Amino acid sequence: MDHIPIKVGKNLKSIRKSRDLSLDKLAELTGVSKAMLAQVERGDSNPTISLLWKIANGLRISVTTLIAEETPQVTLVRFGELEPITEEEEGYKAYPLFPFDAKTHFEVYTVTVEPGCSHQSEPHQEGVEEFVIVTQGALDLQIGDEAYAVEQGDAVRFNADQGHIYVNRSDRPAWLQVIIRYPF
Amino acid sequence: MDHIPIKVGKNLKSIRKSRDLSLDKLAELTGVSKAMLAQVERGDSNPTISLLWKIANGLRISVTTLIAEETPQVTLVRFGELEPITEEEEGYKAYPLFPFDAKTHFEVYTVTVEPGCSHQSEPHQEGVEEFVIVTQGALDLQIGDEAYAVEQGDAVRFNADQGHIYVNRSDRPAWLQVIIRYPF
DNA sequence: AATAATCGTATATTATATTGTACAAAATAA
DNA sequence: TTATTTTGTACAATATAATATACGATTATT
Repeated sequence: MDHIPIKVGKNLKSIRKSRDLSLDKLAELTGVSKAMLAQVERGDSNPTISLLWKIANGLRISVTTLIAEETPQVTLVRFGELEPITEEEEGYKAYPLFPFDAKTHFEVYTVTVEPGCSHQSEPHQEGVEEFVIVTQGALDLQIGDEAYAVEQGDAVRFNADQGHIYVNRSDRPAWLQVIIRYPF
Repeated sequence: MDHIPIKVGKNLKSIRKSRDLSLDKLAELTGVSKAMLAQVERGDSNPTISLLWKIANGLRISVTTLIAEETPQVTLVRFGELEPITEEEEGYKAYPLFPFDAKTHFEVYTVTVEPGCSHQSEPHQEGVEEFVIVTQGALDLQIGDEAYAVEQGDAVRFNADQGHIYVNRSDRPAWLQVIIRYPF
């Protein structure tokens, strides 16, 4: 048996054990037969890509997690020590939590948008993506010609090579977590 | 036929064409039969993980590249539609906002930790980093032998190849944004 | 302690992945 | 133009993936 079905088996067993799931339970979650799951875990069978997909979906993980091979400081950021980036619009502030770095190729901000404030972002270079999570309040997000009402707890991912505008039409401040990912 | 073998077929054909390779040549490079390669490209067959591995190796690409899905221009995620991942600890829930993808190499969760709850995460593979932002409440984060008090608005970045424990000792729920970044 | 439920594994059966080969159409060489 | 080579597809044979079911061992319940 090739090495990769063995690796898949180890990864799967490890995940299953960490979640304290029986093969029966996993069969329920994934729609794959218990006997097949056992074979896969033991590296006795070479699963098809659809089967791995079913397993990954049932476990709410990605297929990549199942095929991943092994390859091991702590940074604590205090909000009170962050110096916000402000713009001409008084009601928009961006607190840089994690700066861009060559390894991750993304940066993370906490952003606040006061009631009535509207903030326009210029298009980034092609390939840049933004992930916006509204952790408090609500936001209207205009991306190109479309407008999206983003409620508390909701999240949006979009290509940031389009102009986009953050608008807070509510009467409470909006708090966002923003991840900006740059292409390699 | 499931959608993923169809996706694999499209990706493979696209790569092969971009390199101006015939099926015969690809069969030579990969050690997979020409007939099978044709079936895979047409989405007529559901390849095993070993077969994908052989194809990827022959082409000097990763398996992930073969299974990658295109991302839409804008993805809006509604919190109310998310199915949380729960574990044996009753008070810990992880809502998957953005799943892992071959391009970004990270996944994003909203996590809730109820008062008094303690959640242990097994060490990830080496090279995996976690970014944890506390957007509501407070958290004690134990990483290896160290403990960190993380207040609202604070954030932590750490290598997730160490065991780590989320503990909510306060009397309010803690809400976190968690980014898990996997090495390329 | 006895009984029931659960667990992972073994086995036989069915479904399908994978190969080798043949073929017709298209492309290339003479 | 004709002959040859290359290409992707069709098909049958072989190998193996995936399932349903049964089983013995272990755990949980009565």
